[in-house]
Amino acid sequence: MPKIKCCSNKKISNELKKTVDFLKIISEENRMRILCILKSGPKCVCEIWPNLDLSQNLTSHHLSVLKEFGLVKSKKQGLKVFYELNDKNLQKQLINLDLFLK
Amino acid sequence: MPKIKCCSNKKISNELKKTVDFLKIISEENRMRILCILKSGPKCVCEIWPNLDLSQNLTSHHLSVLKEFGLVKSKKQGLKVFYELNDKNLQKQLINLDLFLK
DNA sequence: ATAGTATATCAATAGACATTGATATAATAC
DNA sequence: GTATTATATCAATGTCTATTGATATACTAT
Repeated sequence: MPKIKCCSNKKISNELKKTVDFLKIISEENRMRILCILKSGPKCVCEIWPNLDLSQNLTSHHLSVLKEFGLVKSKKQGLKVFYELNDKNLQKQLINLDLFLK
Repeated sequence: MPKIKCCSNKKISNELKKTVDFLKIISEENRMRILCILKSGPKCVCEIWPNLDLSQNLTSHHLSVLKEFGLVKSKKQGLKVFYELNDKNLQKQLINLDLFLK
């Protein structure tokens, strides 16, 4: 009988699902670019979307997806909203990924 | 004017696209499980698909997706087809991912 | 208050791709 | 040859989600 952890062990299987959720979020070109852009520090939306070949509203949408998963944080300053990496969580997700594939 | 490498530098931008292609492939729960299953060594399809909650033909399809991207290799032995990790390429892809996000 | 700017939300559409069921191919055994 | 097993392919469907255009909200300045 098969005893493959990522399939039979419920805890590990759930961790795999969470890792897949993370991957789904970063496996989108524009979101990946956003994360790269934010590596150089916090940026407001108006600094982000002209770098992408993307409309303002779609950029905002992708940012909200990233934020909902906890990969970025945001701060409002006057009219502008500054987004920055939640690097702690990002690195944690990458480590979890490595646990499955390395 | 913005000088963000992953957006403005063509070579880096293309590498990002390839990394995203890789992520799209592993951001599917069953494919991720297949990769994990194969970590313990080569397996024929008939050993793989009963571990997944998946039909034979769909498992075969996901394996072909993984193979097309070079994440697994296959060898035919009689009736059976044995799949194994192409670990060299898999680790390379993970390193490329780290270059963008670490 | 009005105007202008920055960001977010919403409804509708489109596109990508996982899934299904049926069937095909290929190898083995009889 | 026929039957059986293992795997792959194909067409059709469904599902998820990126994208679009329009509009709303929220803040600032005049």
